[in-house]
Amino acid sequence: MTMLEDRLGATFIALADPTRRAIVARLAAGDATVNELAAPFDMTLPGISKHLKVLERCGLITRTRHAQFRPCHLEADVLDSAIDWMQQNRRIWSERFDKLDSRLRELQRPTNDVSQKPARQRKSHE
Amino acid sequence: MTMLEDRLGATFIALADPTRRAIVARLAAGDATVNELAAPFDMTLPGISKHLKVLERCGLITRTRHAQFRPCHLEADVLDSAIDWMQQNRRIWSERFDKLDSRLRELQRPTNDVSQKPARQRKSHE
DNA sequence: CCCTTGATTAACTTGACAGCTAAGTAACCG
DNA sequence: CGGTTACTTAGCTGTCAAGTTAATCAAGGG
Repeated sequence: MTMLEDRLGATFIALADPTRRAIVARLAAGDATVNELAAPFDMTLPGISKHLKVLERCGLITRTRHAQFRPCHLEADVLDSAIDWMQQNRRIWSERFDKLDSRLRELQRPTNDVSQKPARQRKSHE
Repeated sequence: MTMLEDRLGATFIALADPTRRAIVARLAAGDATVNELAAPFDMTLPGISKHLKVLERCGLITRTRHAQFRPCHLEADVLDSAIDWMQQNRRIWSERFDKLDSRLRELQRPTNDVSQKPARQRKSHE
């Protein structure tokens, strides 16, 4: 349940770990085998293997088979999805400045009628 | 140590949770009080309070005080940092296509010349 | 054929985190 | 004042993730 979260969540979870971010950065420069990816880290191979599994689970990487080697490949689409989510909120946030935040202004008035109304959205233009 | 990770990691951790992403999305549309943020969720107020603390820890939100209210404010800079990291790797990944991946091609040759580095695997048994 | 290399699976420990309830703090209201 | 509103802090629990070692699989090479 908790584990089967949406892909976006899984992507952020994957990127939350510094080791995995380093792996992603490495793979951005080109495909690599597990041993190559493990080289820079002071970590056992199974540890790296687990990290790769996390990256694979959210679709950030794919793995093919070549003899004993399992070269890893970065999939940019998933990265794009995460970027999209952030940029969209970033954009909304920017646009917000155009129409001054009335919700908070109301809070600042002495008349405090600001109870727990749903007020999902602030009614800006009036 | 593990807990005091870098800000980038903390940001991704913060965005990994769906509740916190929803809170961020809500705050992108305008500042809000804790009760307002809590309203859409089937969760107790302390739960929301914890989530806000996580968002605050990585700098994604700031909180001021106004009477009994603690309006939350989204800080876009931190969002930008995370976007930047992703886009940079995304860009490197794109550029990689210009110069065909030679590393993997080498793997695909019959000559097994792949391990340029001695694997630093821990051998438990000599 | 073994044996080495590359990588994974299994089992376990540790520590963080999400959620809860109950109690505490802080400001305002009557 | 006392009570209400808004929120936080303090425990507690269950779950999950990160790391380890030991054992295993799968493919080549002598």
